[in-house]
Amino acid sequence: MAINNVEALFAESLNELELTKKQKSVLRASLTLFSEQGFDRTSTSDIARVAGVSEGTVYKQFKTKEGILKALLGPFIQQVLPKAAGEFLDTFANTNVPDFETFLRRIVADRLTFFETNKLQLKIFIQEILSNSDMAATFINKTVGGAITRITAVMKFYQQKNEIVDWDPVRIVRYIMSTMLGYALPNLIQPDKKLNIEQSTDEVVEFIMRGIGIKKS
Amino acid sequence: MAINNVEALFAESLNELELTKKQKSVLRASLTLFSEQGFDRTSTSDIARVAGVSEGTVYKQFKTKEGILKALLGPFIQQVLPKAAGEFLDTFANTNVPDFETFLRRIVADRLTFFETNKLQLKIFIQEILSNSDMAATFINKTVGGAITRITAVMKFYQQKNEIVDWDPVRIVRYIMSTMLGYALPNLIQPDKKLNIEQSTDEVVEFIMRGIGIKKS
Amino acid sequence: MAINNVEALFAESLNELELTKKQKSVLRASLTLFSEQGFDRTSTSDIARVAGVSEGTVYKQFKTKEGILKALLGPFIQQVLPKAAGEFLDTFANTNVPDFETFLRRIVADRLTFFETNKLQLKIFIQEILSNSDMAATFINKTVGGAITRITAVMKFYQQKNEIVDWDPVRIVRYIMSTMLGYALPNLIQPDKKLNIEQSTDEVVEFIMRGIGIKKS
Amino acid sequence: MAINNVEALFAESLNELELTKKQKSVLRASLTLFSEQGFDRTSTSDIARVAGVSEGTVYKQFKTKEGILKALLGPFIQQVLPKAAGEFLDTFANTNVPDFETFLRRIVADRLTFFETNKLQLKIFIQEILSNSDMAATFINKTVGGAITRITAVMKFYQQKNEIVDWDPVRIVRYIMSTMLGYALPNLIQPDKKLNIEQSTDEVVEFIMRGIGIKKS
DNA sequence: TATGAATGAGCTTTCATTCAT
DNA sequence: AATGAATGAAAGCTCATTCAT
Repeated sequence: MAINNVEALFAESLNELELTKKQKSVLRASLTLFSEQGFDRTSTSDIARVAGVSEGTVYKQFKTKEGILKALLGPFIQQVLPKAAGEFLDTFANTNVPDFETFLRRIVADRLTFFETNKLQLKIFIQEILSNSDMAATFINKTVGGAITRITAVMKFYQQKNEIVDWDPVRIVRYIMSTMLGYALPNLIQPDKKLNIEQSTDEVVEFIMRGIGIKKS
Repeated sequence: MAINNVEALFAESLNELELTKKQKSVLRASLTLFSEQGFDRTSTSDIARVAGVSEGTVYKQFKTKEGILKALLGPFIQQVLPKAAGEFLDTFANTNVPDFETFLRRIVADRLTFFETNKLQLKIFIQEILSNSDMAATFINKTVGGAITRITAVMKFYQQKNEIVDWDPVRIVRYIMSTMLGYALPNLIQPDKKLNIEQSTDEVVEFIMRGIGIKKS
Repeated sequence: MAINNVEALFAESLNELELTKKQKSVLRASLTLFSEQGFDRTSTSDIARVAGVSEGTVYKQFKTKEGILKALLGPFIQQVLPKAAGEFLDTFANTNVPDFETFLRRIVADRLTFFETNKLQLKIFIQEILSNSDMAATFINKTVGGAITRITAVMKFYQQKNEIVDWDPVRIVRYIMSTMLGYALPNLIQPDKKLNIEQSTDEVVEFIMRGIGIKKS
Repeated sequence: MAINNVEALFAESLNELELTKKQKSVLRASLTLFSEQGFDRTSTSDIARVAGVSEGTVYKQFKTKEGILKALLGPFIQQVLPKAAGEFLDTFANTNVPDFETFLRRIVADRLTFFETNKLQLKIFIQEILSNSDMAATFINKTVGGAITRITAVMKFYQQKNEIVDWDPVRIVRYIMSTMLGYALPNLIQPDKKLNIEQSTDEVVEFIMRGIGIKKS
């Protein structure tokens, strides 16, 4: 069975590991293979072959196959939502408050870029969440929970300014996320296609603004 | 309506295989285990144990482990999109043409119900699509393609009636699907939660109608 | 008398596991190989080859390699001291009390027979005790402790009858055991040699009686 | 006396190898680990870690893992019996002939001291003898054989003086050794306990003298 | 001389699949 | 039809040993 808690993933980061060339090659090969075939269908001998190293080298740094997964997903998970929530909110707190559409455009562009950059890790992460209920639960508790409260504050801010509809902020966030997902998901399944971030951002923002925006007379 | 036939069709296709009690038990156990742990992390001895049969019995009807997967997903895939498009078009051909919101409400309720009814199969299906590029390709070619053309026709119909915005029908379908996905996905990850279909349908329709509807003066 | 039941009990406890022919063959092969080469130097493929079965069969009943060890040593350990202490004491409690030499002769003959019968298990057990401090501790706590108190009572009985010297019973038991060990150990190292139990018993008793007996005038 | 030279000789033979600090550290770590866990359960990386050196250094002096074992046991084996027999005989040749009890007391004290000093090596040696039939054979041929003939001469000397019973000298040696073993063995299994050599010697001699001595009227 | 990354053979273990009963 | 013992290929992993730095 794979990683049991997201907590472990947060602990490690790749930079601290001081990897050799060959060990980085192991990670690169694993990223490709895990995302293409899934964690369980990738054998460590597959990884060694693709990475051009011996099987022993695969286990030198990453004590177990799961250790490779942690090394790949750890840094990724740290970026999934915190950026979306924390950093943006900090940014807004210190700058002139723009209108909601500007806010939305920034956050959508940022997250779509993140998706595109971390397509492979995301695919592995989703696979893992779907077959490891502990991971899902921990992820939701530790990551989503905190983000929601902060995002909620932002939504309420714009709701009070009468820029967006007075729905439950969670509902609004759901629409933003799922609309972005509508552009991101197909690219996960067919990874050779590349996401046109600018156009996608424009389209997402246009649709979301119609869906939740309030026209000022 | 399609909704009521889903379960029936699934049962039928299993009956066509002339399954004994024990073999049905194998399928039931596999459905649960595959969706909870994933196909690869479920062993045939797990299945046998949960199903309360011997390992030999598992192989009597379903020659391989993959055979069980096919028996589970086959009937499911045939229901994913075709019915949604096909049957609705048949419905429209035989009834008075309703407005877009009515159409939307029907299709959303139908698909959300389908999601809820086939949650487990859907989860397995997604897992499979993410780690089996062949399956993804096959699914897209055989299922999505045909549905798109038929749905496109419907969208154009309402666009010509000036009820919805003049965007690429594919884009509109993407929003409808992804908005529904926003309600369905959390239930996949936390399968104990139950989807409130009525409320979800209302919310989806409300949001989509704001996003793509055109208000008549 | 206990002696005759040892082999029987061993067979019984194996039967309780409901072992098939091949699984018994695995145990037989493991007993030989472990005692000849040691547990660590015996590979499970060795066992499979010698037992004439597949490697899978080795693991069907005994989930791990250590499981085989437990199956071999479990019944053995239960016989090491308890019988020597418990049953003999019960016997004495219910029969006419013989003199110490008769008592000694019985116990020596019994234990030497036990050694000879369980030579291989004993060798494995000693190997294990020497490289597994947990096992040593457990063995001493669970087995030796209880036996000592009961044997002590017997010694004191004969000391009060002035048949043996008034040393600490533990010291006396130590001499009895180590003298027997002097006959048993060489046979462990060279297992092809067979212990002449009658002669050995006579010699042990003769020496011990000189060493701790009290001549009555 | 032989006793005091044991440690010195061991140190000498290591110095002959011109060992550096780190290499001595390797031997020290190996001695501890081999005796605690057994040779097979000790990995060379364990040794390197405990010794505080790199794995490469472990192999600089001792070409193989077995080479470390030889370096540890070689000097030990040369001391096991030869000195006991040889040096004592030399001693007897040059001094007034003492009585048997004096002889016995010296030899017992000497060997118990040797046991205590070389507890760890002895434990490793026994482990090795039990899982390596070649080693047992070699040891018996090269070491025990020679010693027996010399010791036999001594026993016969005292038998002719009518100090000890007229048993086969091998039998007498067996009792002496096994009685000492009765004190030494428990300390092997629980290495934290320390053998009280003086008291043990007194007890051993007292028991042996009763067992094989002849009271002069 | 010392290091530790790298190796690869071989180990323990799992599991889909078969087949005699 | 049903069983479950048996199989053996392949998986994850360990570790003694080598060698470039």
